[in-house]
Amino acid sequence: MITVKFPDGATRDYAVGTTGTTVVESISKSLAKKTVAMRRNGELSDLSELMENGDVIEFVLRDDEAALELIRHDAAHVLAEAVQELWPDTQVTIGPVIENGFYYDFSRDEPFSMDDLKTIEKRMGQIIQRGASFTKEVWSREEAKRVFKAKGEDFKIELIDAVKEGEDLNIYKQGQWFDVCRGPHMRTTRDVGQAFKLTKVAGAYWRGDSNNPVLSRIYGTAWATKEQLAEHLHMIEEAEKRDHRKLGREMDLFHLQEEAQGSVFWHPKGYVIFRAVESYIRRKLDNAGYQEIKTPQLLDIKLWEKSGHWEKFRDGMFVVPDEVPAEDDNAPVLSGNAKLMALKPMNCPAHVQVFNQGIKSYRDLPLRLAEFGCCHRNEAHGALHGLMRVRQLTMDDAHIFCREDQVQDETKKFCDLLDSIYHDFGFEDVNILLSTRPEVRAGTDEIWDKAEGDLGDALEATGRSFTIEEGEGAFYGPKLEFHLKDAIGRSWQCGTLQLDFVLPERLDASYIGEDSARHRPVMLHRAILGSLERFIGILIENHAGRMPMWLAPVQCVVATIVSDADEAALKVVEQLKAAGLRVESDFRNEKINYKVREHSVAKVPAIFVIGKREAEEGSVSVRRLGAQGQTVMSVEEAIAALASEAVPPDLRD
RNA sequence: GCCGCCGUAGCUCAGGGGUAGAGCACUCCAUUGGUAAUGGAGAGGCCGACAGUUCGAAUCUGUCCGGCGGCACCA
Repeated sequence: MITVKFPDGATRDYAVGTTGTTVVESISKSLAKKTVAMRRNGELSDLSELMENGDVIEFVLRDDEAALELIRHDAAHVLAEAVQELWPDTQVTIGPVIENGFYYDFSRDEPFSMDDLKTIEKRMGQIIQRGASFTKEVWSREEAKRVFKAKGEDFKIELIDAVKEGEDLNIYKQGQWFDVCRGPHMRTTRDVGQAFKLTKVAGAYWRGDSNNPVLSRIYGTAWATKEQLAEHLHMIEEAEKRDHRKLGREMDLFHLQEEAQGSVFWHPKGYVIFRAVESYIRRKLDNAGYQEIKTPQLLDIKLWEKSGHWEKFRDGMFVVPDEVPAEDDNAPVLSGNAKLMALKPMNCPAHVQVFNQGIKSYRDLPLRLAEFGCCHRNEAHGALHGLMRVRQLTMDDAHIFCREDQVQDETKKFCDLLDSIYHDFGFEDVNILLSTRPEVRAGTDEIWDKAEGDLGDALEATGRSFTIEEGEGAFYGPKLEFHLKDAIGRSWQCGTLQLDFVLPERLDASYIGEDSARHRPVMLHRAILGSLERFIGILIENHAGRMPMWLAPVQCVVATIVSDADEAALKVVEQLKAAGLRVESDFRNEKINYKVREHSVAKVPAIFVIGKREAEEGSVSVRRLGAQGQTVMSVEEAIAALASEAVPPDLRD
């Protein structure tokens, strides 16, 4: 006899050899019907597992949140079976669950087409209908390798070799088809249900390494119900509507073109946003004790060699020979002997140069040097993406030179500043990651121990929670990453704080301490918005183009109904301008419906409509973006309301 | 950089071996209309670039360039 416990504390006795299935069936038929897996001593597990004495079990129903992962995992298996049924010469590799779905990587000569996806979906539907049971077997490594070798599954052999010693090698069968898998799975393929869809095909490297062969990856999404699937697909559509590249074109904010691949042409309206963001950050930094500087674009590569960037990031730097190219067609355009300069990919070495001028005292620390540094990075072609990934970017960058015992205080000050800034932009949900030493790095292990410890301690002292990301730090030091959630739940990494003991050493930065000896300062690299280009992209998507008043490129349009109102309207325009608002007028000979639609589509937050009536009584009819109707009020009242709304958040009372 | 898909008017897209179409936008004319599209006319394209096949290529093939979706990268 064995005893099984339930979460509510109840216990039941069963014969040895009892499985989860037997247990749930002994409780209630209807419960058994809905149960697809179990949580056994806290861990998700197959319902068919044998129970052991003292096990605490909790049943996982198909509608439970926890079942989603299983649905997606099983869907990945069904996908693989479907593909191998349709194209038996295809090799299978891995098929994990990801956010909102799953994928499976296949090795195949012919890549999959979008039409193939339809065919595969259909076959998946049939496999699910068949409802084969998932059954687990434990094989020896030799046996598994022999079987997969015979099937020509070379990638699986590598995976089998990667399973840790001492760990069971599980084979999950679903009918005739089987795969090496850690599990767990639901009862049968039928439990996957029909709320799934294959979404895209893409290339992906085997084991994520670009030296390895490229596999064909099929992405899919799967949900418990058709409603959830529909909701998810709707969400994707919403995200597409917010695409900043599309909105940027429609709203005439910026453009990109071949001749300056990856660099932004800001149009007047877009640059209004850029300047509003930059001025705001400048005020915040001024108030937080930073001093703004401006450093050169082109610096001799000798400096980059010294700093270590040359060695690590040479392939991402734009290098410029300091030489006039020859015009003679027969001569080489460049001699190859010129001194080499590089466009700065980041500001830190230049900031150290500023720090190094003159002699710094401990009394000068912490010294906070800020720069809206324009940096160039030769990003891979495939990486470029609208404003999100560009080759010329402007960072709200700053470097804090301080003593080691000031790190904690500076970290706290930084976190507070960051919170207030994100709050002002309307981002309240911030997730913090601490990234530790990467494989390729500068500095000794001792220095890294210290840096990681200091940064972790400092963050802990602020009382914020964070998660650790092993191996994701910068080459010169550990870093904090600040990820913020946007209006539709997507996460963006923006802020960063990096602790650096290495660069001050390499570039020989020092200050005179109280003991009148020379000391190395610690350097904190930090940014809050990251690249302004990217941050503006995020703002556009977060607001779906409907920028808050203080950031809206055009804050108000004054539109007339009849030309008799032009004179009064012109006065209102002048008054709005005098109040510091960005205003446009629309006195065209068009119907008011037409004008309202046009400016609404252009996402102008306020339209002041003036007809005969308003002109006579000195009022305006105010129509706000997104509102159904409009409000008539006095010109003064309307302007005051708009002006107060247009005050940047840091300047409000 | 790698894999796949795509490239026709400013934008969104249709078409397709015999030299090009729609809607919106644009220009002009009429309309002075009360809150998300007034009517009419006009103009606008080396069908991404180069090469090949062909009597003939925007259409088929190849190469390149660019865009998109992923992957890799992200100081």
